[in-house]
Amino acid sequence: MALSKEETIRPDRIDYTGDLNEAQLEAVEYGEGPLLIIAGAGSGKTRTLTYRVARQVERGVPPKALLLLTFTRKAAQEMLRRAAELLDGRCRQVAGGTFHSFAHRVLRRHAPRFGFETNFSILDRPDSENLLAMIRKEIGPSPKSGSFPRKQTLMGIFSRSVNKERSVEDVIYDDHPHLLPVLEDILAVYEEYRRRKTDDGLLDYDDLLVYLKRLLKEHPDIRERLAAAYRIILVDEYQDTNRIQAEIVYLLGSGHRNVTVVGDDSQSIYSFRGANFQNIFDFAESFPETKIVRLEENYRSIQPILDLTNRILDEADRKFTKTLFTRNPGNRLPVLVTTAGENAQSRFVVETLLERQRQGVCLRDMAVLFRAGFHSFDLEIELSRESIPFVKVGGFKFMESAHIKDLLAHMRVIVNPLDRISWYRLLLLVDKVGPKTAQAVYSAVYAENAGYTGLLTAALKGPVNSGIERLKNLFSVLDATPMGVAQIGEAVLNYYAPILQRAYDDHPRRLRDLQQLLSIMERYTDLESFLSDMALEPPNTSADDTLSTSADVEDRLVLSTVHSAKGLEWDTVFVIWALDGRFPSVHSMQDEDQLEEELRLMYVAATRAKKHLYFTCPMQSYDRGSGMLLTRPSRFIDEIPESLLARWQADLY
DNA sequence: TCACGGAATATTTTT
DNA sequence: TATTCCGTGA
Repeated sequence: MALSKEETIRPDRIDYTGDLNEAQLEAVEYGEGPLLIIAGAGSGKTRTLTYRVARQVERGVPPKALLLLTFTRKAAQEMLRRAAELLDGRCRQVAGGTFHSFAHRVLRRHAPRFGFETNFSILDRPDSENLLAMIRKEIGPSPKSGSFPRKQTLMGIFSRSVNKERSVEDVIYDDHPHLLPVLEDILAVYEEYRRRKTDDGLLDYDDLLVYLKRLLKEHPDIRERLAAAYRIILVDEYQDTNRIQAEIVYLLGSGHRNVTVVGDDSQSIYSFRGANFQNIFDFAESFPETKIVRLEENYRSIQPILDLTNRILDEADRKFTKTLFTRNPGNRLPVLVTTAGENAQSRFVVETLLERQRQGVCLRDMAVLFRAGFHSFDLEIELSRESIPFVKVGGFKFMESAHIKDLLAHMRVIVNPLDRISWYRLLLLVDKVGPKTAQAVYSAVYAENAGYTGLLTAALKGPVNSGIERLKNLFSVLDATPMGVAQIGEAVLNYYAPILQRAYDDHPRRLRDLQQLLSIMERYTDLESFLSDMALEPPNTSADDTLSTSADVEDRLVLSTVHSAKGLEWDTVFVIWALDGRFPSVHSMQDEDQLEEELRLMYVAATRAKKHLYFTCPMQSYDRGSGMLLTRPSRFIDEIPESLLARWQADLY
């Protein structure tokens, strides 16, 4: 029901009883006080939350007094868009966003209260990892200590330690016992990482949450001001929040107690990065007067699919308190298809989806889901061979591609000249400059204590380097002329273009990306807010992406990891590699809790399907990592009787 | 010190 | 697929 601006419904015209079922209506109409909505898959969760926002505004709550927090940007935008559609322009004033963007807004205003300048930079994940790599190289592991974790592993450990509020030692002890021999070195790297972030005015994603929590805890005046500004708080995907986020919600809401949280414990699939579905139950303890509403009617799938997914959950150790049902007609059983090998699996998927297409189903109404990104490689080849257009979601990140980060690094040092990560990045681009030289230049610039223009006056030893001269020239131009954001970007791009050309053979495509970035800059008057947005609310389209979507191929098959598929639905869903050892992955088999999460992941995958659901399982696959021969379908579905799950053998391929 | 090439290796993902 | 790591030669 998409409405244009002109015909937006006025609040008094919303047909609450007609649009909502009984449970949804109860959640929407519930008045003051804490509310917990347990919303099963496909039960109209977003709809309920949206109507609740509209209802509050209709009752006279000023839209600005509503704060809508979500885990992802996608969810926040979607919710606000739908609320605005339902109600009128007023809903656009509802404050909303991710926890991180909300934290950022608050922290910018109060930076001195936690010992930072207001010009702090935000590190995204690759930035943080680069900082760690630097430190590792500098103070690095003593040579005798053997294998030292890579930067991604390190970051994972530190991030989990923060998000789970556990010590680094504990995390290593539990999750990476093989790293205990180098524990001392890891702790030293962590120490230095933290020190350098404060020294250089850098906040990583986790810091945003940590400092916000601390601010709310230690500065009652700020807490009270925020609690007064936001009289009603709503949180989506609550099962994906971590402890810190839950505490933030509590600190903001414990005064007025008008807090609504929505979640589904059986769809909690992010514990590996600190999410804690226990938050859902703790919520009702933090707010003992909590009203609980369960949404159990499913509007997505046919009953045989729900019978199967309910059955999958039955195998969980932790019992869930709700059972989904539907009134959708249909009696087609889901199928488990075993194939000879990986390519037979790919061919089965291709054949079957072509047949579905002949039956009138669009490609975009079908999806192939898998446990890990690389599981679809063979299928991707097969799809290309058959000229079937597809899009793989997740994976690629525009903002994190090297050329974008290169350009932004030059702009970041203007705002925060201490930003060591960006300095190193831009210096390493210069010919003949390696880590040692970069370090020397940074120190020299730092010693000048004159902002980024320190580069112009710093005494650099060694022979005159023409690359460094060009860089100096860029900075002196930037310094001499006052410029808008886009102008600065243009000047930097002029400087950077030759470097780009030399470094990448696909530079034309990358140049187009950069030009698109320039056009985004046009919208900004303030360099600092541009850079923050790029870290926290980045556009995720590359130039090529927009080209191909606007062109002829709109109807494309979706390939996705199960994680990125959450919240989405398709007519026909293939879950490939439903093989014990792949899904659940061998990495999870040692640990009860991890195995349980894999099961929920399988549940999420299966509940994406509306009508047709296929699991495929190539028999006899060799797992290189563990040296195991995998020969049995996923334990989550292998025991399910044929009355719920049909079995086919695709040996004709 | 730096650049480059080839090999190895891989959960999952958002901010 | 894409990134990262390591070793070698300049």
